[in-house]
Amino acid sequence: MKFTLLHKDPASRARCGLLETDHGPVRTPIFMPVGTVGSVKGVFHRDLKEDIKAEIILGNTYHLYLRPGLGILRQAGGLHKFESWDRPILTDSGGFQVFSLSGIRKLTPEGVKFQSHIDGSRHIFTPENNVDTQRVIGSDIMMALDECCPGDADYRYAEKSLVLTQGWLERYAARFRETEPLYGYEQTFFPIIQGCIYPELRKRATEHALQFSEVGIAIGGLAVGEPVDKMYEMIEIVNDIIPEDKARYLMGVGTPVNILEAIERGVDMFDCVMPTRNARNGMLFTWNGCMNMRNAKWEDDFSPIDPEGTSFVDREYSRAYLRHLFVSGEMMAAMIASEHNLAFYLEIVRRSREHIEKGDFAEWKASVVPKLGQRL
RNA sequence: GUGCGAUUAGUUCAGUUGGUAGAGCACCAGAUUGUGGUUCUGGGUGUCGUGGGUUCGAGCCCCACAUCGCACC
Repeated sequence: MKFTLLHKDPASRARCGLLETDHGPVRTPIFMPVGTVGSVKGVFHRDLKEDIKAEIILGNTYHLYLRPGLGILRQAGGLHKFESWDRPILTDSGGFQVFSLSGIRKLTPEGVKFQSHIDGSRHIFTPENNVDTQRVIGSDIMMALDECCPGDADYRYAEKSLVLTQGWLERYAARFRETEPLYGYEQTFFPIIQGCIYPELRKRATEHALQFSEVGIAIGGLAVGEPVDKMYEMIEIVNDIIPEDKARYLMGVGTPVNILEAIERGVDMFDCVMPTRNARNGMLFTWNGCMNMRNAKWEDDFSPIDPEGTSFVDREYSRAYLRHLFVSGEMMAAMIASEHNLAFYLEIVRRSREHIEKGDFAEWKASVVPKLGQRL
């Protein structure tokens, strides 16, 4: 697997690159739709590829390990075959889910013990078995097991957490080197930088993680409760240290504005549940701001969902109809909104690439950001 | 026709010895950042069926009427 830097914006740190995998190319900056359990909720792969133009999607180790489980995934020949997706897949380690979903969990140097949110069964994730699990899933990009430190953690906790994450990373990397892909195509793994909102910890975490980075590296533990300015500050600090030839993945971010701000600061890859989760709750993102489609004001607005939208749903359905579907609890509402939001997110990164190549990214970004934050 | 019961928010229903009304759902808004199609937060939107009466004061007590339900002729 290879990452190549192609263009740099003259007026900012924004950049364009190409990530080449055995399942095809990924042009950066890129947004990766989240398909936690082997499905980008409510969206057909055909639309994901042809309408939304997704180049890579996510899967989640925690969820897939619990269900369908490793036996089925192995029998299926890996996640790509199981879900019929022939483009690249990145899997999160599941560390985040252990903390956000599992009620009962215990952190030890060995790993993290937790109970399934599905049936209460007891499990342990260690760096070693997490590598093995992601080998079975067969993702193109595997994420290291880490502890996602809360955004409001004090320095003492954040440092302790970082030390744990670093120890896990060393073991994860060792296991990765000792093992081989199971399905005949290359896998790589991204280490994750933690350190909460403390510059010294972030710097230390970056230097350490870089020792284990082959093609890319991730910035974790952001957009988890800290002020947004701190998030941007941390991105700047770590991107100052990361060499230009490494792909930089900002985990779990974010709003359209967050993404543009991060691209401007040199981030290449993003994932976030926001376009799909908020879609299911009636929220649409557009270049002119966001709309809550459940609002009564759309009741008799028969204009297209988004006149500037790139998806077929934007022209095919009216706002009044989409509101009706939401109010009626129809599943088409979630499907149409998810289709729109993902197409919009992919359009954001597509236009970003275009403007970075042209060399006017910073100027363009400054012109679109004020409108993106509006409410319609 | 007679008897009994019911009538309170959009809806299903609470409402104490009489002190001008509440809950669930719905509805109206807001939140959601490495996804449990979730979850959370805020908002009461009312001629208490109608008209009289008793009372300082009636959703509550009394009378008549209306409507609905049940039972009996």
